[in-house]
Amino acid sequence: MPKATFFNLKEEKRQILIDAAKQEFSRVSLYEASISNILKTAGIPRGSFYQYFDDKEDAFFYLLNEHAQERHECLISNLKKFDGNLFKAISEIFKSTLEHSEDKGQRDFIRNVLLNMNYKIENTFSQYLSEDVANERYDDIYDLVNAEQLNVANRKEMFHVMQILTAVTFHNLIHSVSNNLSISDAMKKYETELGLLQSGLLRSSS
Amino acid sequence: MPKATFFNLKEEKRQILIDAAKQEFSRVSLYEASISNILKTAGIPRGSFYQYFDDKEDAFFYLLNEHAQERHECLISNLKKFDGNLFKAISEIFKSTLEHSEDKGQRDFIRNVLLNMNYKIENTFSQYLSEDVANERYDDIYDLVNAEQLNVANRKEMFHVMQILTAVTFHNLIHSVSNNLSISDAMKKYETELGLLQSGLLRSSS
DNA sequence: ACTATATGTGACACGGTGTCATAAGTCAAG
DNA sequence: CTTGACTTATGACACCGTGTCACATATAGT
Repeated sequence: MPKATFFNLKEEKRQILIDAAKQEFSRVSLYEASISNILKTAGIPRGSFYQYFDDKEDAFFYLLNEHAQERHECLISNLKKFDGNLFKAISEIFKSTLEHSEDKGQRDFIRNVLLNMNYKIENTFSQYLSEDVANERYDDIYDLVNAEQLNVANRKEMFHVMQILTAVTFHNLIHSVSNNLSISDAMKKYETELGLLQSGLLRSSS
Repeated sequence: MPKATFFNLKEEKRQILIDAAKQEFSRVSLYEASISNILKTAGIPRGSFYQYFDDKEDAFFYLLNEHAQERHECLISNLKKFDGNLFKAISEIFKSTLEHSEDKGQRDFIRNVLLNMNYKIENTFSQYLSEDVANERYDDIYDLVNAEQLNVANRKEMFHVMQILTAVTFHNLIHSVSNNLSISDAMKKYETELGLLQSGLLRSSS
């Protein structure tokens, strides 16, 4: 988490910093990014950066978290829109992420995040899927999902469904970006796999 | 790929280098690893390292590839052992990976690989799952899998099944390691999810 | 012994990180 | 107003890792 000093900053200056950081993390991955570049772009002295953040990870995860929150709200609203149909809601998120990653500005940041996704980054995105039953954000989702249509008996099994969907969705996002698939090719692949997930990988014994 | 010079090295010296590199990559992730430490451990001068490798990534992916090959052979032999039952074969791989990551020596290397898994690392593991139909290694697997029991009509659909299984398997491996699950808890979670995958996430309309 | 080619070596320039002593600003109490 | 306590700003600096390069050494073929 950024330090208090960062949040005490004047709106304008904070935005300059955020923009500079985002620009650097759009250029290269977290690991290749250099604080020096952020300083140069933002026009602040070295020491100041360390007043606001612990290190570049701190700045990166601050930005990422903002994104993740947007995604989470998007999922909630999609669930409402599609009457709790989890597959439709998640497929819509998938699509909008790909479209987002066509926007100039957002594009390269999201690309870099996806191409360097690891468990820590993924957790930032999907913290609300915690197994921890006390987790509020998970409750939000659980309550909205129409569990009737799912092959689950209780909240615990629902957790596994979310895990599977998360895994397959991220896997497809990353695959799409790393192979430069067109949005329509990416959607075709993803929806094929969602279809398989729904009906099951085993042939129904006939 | 390591340079020719590396492969021309005397067996003994090459092994020293490999051990030193593995030690460093067991200590920390690829990005935190330092060539300097490898040099110190192996007792070779700086210039030599660059005779053998382009950079630390080169060394890392050389080691990783060795592992991936073992895994691949393991999958092949499991498929034979279980008469083409893909789920049993893959579940066995999952288990043996977790057990491997209990071995002193192997353990920390695998842990670091899993915790810092990204698409490039994952591709090293699963290159044999290429969509490219000309890919020999994929053929090996396709031929061995008993496709009768799967909900697929052709090789292309089989590709999607493999993609899903890869995504869920890696996701579980990473989850297990990052949450320090015991092997039996990890297996329980993984097998629950495999079960869901097999029967499908949608409730069968009754 | 001579030459060509491959390999070994470590000093060096470069660039990035995080820190620290010091300067500058803010604000409330006297 | 000014004094003092606290917060924020600054940039020089020590430290460390990287990749290179000119030079040294080994190896093998003629």
